[in-house]
Amino acid sequence: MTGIGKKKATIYDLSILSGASPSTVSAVLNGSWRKRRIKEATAQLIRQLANEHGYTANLQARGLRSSRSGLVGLLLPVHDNRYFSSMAQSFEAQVRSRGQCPLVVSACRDPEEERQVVETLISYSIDELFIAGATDPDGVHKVCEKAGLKHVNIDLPGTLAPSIISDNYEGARMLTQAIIERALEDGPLSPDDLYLFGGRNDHASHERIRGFRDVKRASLGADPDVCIQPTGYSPAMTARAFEAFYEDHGKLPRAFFVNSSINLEGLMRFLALHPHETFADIIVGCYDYDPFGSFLPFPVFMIRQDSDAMITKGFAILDADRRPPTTHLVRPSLVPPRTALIGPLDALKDIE
Amino acid sequence: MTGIGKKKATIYDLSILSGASPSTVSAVLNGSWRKRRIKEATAQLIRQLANEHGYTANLQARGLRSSRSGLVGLLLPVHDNRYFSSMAQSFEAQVRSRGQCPLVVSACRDPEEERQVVETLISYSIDELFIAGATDPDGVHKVCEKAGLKHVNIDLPGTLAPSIISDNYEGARMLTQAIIERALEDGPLSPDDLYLFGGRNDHASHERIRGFRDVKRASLGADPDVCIQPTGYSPAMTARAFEAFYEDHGKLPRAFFVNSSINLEGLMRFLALHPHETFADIIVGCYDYDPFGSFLPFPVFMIRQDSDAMITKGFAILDADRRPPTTHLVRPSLVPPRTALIGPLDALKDIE
DNA sequence: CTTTTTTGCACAATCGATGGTGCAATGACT
DNA sequence: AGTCATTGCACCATCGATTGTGCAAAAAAG
Repeated sequence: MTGIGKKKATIYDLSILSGASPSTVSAVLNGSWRKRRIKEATAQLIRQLANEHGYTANLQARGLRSSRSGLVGLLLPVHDNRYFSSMAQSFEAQVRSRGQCPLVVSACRDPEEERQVVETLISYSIDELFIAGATDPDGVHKVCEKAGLKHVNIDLPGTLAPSIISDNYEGARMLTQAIIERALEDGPLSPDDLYLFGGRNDHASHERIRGFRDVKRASLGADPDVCIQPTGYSPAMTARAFEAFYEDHGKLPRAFFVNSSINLEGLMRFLALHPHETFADIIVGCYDYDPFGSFLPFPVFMIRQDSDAMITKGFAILDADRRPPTTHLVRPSLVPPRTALIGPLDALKDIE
Repeated sequence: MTGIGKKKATIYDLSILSGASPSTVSAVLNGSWRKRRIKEATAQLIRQLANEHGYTANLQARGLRSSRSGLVGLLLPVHDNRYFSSMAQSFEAQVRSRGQCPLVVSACRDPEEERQVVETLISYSIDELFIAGATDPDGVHKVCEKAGLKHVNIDLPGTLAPSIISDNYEGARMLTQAIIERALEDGPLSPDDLYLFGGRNDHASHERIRGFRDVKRASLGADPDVCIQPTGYSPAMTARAFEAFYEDHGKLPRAFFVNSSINLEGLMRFLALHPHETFADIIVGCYDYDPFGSFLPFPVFMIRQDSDAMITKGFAILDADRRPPTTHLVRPSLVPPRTALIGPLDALKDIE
């Protein structure tokens, strides 16, 4: 009703307008007024004035006073990836439904950047922090602990804080199994025909590689080290690994396990430079789900990690305030080729 | 060095430790100390103490006092999409490099939610806001204006604030042209063979449809209304539209323009339910780039929108403080099938 | 050795909301 | 009428940093 471009109304403004004291106004507007035995009529009046003037609390002031901000942070390695952006989407929804404000930031897999970003978040007095896919979870943990900030690790575990991670071993087993079965349909598969690309020196990669090797050894009888090609988490490095293999062998492996959708992007870069015959018969497994990746012109088995469940569990742990740094496994699911799963987008209303 | 779990140090703590007054400490630590003629030695001492005790400013307090927070907001429709997540990635990088803190939130294309989210951001005294793909940019504008918050529209224009958008008309022309040329390689193309799916009643859709129709009419001589199928921005609705077409015609159109990668997901859902022959010969154009979408088992032309340039321009406009709500067009680029572009991920260091 | 100028800093108000404490007015009860 | 409990609210300190102002002490000028 009022001002255009004017300063925002404060409890002091409403205090003058209503004739009540600022603390009364505050109590009415933050809900603690019953406890303070404010008359219903007074509350009514103040609420009405607040509405008329479009009052909204200054959350910085509230946060300063109460040393809680209503902000919940999610630290991501990167945004630009379906796994993490889907996690961000779930995170936002859950934080909102708890009446808090989500703050999603990425730290580019740089340990120093991670710590610094978290320092910044702490300066805003965030209430809780989800650390997803951190390169150095324990480093971040220390920063949080010093500030007394509750936090959990998601996706990559730390040793010092509770962690919720995908059951990478089981997921990798499922995926490897699926790849092998599918490859056997086309004829016998030698151990040299099945490779793994991507990942690096982190817990998730280790577990996935372990699952891959266990199943491979059990099914194919052998598991040569050369078939494991950890390339880091970069499309460029992954593409180089495919390129190198191709140089050596004149073709790609018949079947392979790709550690993440980021690595799968590396495969795309390789494909862009080579004719279709190069990969007409390959069979791919990717430890991540991407709706378009699932429809590539060769069979792609994918693993869908349940990031929504991870976030839910994360809140449960934070709420329970369990201290021991336990690790919780969340089962992922296998997605056969040519599958379009519904995602968080489907929750949006789009009438038309 | 100090406390584990202790409260964070404040300027008052450092004031006691150093023997200087809080205001001196503040001045030293926020850089305004030269102006205040603080002795170099005093500054040294305070900085050292600050380091030792891991002091970081309480940004809520600072924000409260100075009514600036150092936060810059980006309002997104959704995270879970390469176009927007890539924009988030660029945004983060640019905000960081300006020494501010990015705050990325999504509002699910819900006008009410958009306004509410922005209200919340305003309560945190954010300094600037980028409004990307808002359903109701002018509604958001009013909220911002009332609070005196500087803002720009990205991707979808408003009439009341400066807007930076993709040159949708030109992009659509390029894309349509490319589809037609490619289709003609397989034989003559009738106007009934070229459809457009997706989009709704927004500026971007209008412009894209206009570009599509103009090129189509010029190239194919006609442009029946039935070939335009606005399905909204939802995979499910889009899938239904493909399904409906298929029911009627027993096949998909030979060639079609898909309004966004979200709509392209709808195509994936259709594909999942039908055999390969159904779409063996289709030619697709998608107004968005997705690295996996580019390698689907049929030719997919894509448009890559330059979100990084849009953000850059956005900051330029905010910095220049130009008031007139002008609209700036940013040229997108055409991406031929089977192309793996490098993206923000490639900026990450990943040594190994 | 004064007077003026400069240097170096302390003081105190302020941003907006919160919550403990105290106190007047009202009603209940003896 | 006097005592006591209850109701309804105002007052004030506080969170941590910023900033305008004032004032000694040191340095420069006379």
